Amino acid sequence: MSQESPKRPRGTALREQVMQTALELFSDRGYFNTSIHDIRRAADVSIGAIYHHFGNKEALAKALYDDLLMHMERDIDEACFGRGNCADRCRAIIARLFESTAESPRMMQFVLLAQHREFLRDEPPICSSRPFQAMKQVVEDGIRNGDVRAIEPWVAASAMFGGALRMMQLSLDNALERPLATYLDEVFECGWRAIRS
Amino acid sequence: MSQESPKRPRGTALREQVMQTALELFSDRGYFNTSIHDIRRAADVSIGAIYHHFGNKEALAKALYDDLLMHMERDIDEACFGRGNCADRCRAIIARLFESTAESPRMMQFVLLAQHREFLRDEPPICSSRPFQAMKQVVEDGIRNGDVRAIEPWVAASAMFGGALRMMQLSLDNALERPLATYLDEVFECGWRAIRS
DNA sequence: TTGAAAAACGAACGAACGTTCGGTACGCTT
DNA sequence: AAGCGTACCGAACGTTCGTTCGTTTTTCAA
Repeated sequence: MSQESPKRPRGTALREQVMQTALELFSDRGYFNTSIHDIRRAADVSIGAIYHHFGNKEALAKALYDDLLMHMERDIDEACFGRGNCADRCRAIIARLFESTAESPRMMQFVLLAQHREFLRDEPPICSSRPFQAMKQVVEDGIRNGDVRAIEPWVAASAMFGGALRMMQLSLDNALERPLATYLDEVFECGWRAIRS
Repeated sequence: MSQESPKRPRGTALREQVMQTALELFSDRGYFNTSIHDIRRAADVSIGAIYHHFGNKEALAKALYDDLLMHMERDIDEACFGRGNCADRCRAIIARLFESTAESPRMMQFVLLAQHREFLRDEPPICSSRPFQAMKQVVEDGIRNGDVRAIEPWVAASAMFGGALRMMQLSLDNALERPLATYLDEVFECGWRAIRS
């Protein structure tokens, strides 16, 4: 009788259970307002299991961060796939980011709003992480083939996606009246007008 | 012999000394990585003096936050003063924000990047603070008199200032090669193209 | 000069935290 | 069945932190 995790999760299931719980608590109350004992209680696992899988609290946060960045990167790659046009790509990226913000607000909260450098001391700033580099790359390609005006790449990337990212923050802060997706057309239109040639 | 604070500051001087030290430590290492004892040591004051003036650690952070928001609001008001034109106002606001970022990076770091809701639990999100409301108001006025296209105000404000704010973050993260001010023209141009009618 | 309020001081405290470690339970190979 | 390594358990530990409070110093009006 090989029952599949009847009550307490074991192995990989436990690992994921802890990470999901940690994400909830970290994004709700913040890293420093969440103790390992809080996670232990909420995830219904033991202290020892957490330390067995992650080593320490910081490493747990790092595992979570890496996992979420990977998801985000995959989202962006998928959005670009099959679209050669710069404008189409940018629009698809924003659309995907808006979807993720609506579907997994905690994930976006953690990736965008959390001050990782406060607890992941020698992690590079988020602007140099793969997903953000990919967004900048799309705009640079647009400049190279003339779809986008010849301006400083950082400025172009900030102009194209800065408004969208700000709208995502507003949405996470519950400052918007309507669902984030309903603003997509206007947000993209603004960003594109800013940089198109 | 009424010597003016020869060694140890007293009264208002001490209060400001503590706040300045707290700003340095909070923006460098973060709120939770800075203990009251750290501030005591760095500011060369006593624990008792800090508690006498601020009550507790959270209240110290709140006093700092309020003070910095006030400065920022005054900066924005001054930038708008005497300029009736929406585009001129927006440009002046961005210019002033860029100056402040270069002159007082710690202040901007603390106001923009710090996750205040982690330690100032019932503080409203920064987007609803006075300075940000003022920026939105400028854009709304522009919509009303036709300088700006008729779009959702939040979208317009995000498009106009989102790129600039993102550039400020990049600058604080040392991701830019040149001084922030040198990007001003391009950044404003992008924002304005995004929303002008 | 005096007296009382305000400001400053800092040793001490208790709670909470991240982590350790000696142990048990389980699954797999021999 | 025996041996072994991995997974899991949780009481206990040492440290750090925010805060308290009895005391001393300074200020200033009377």
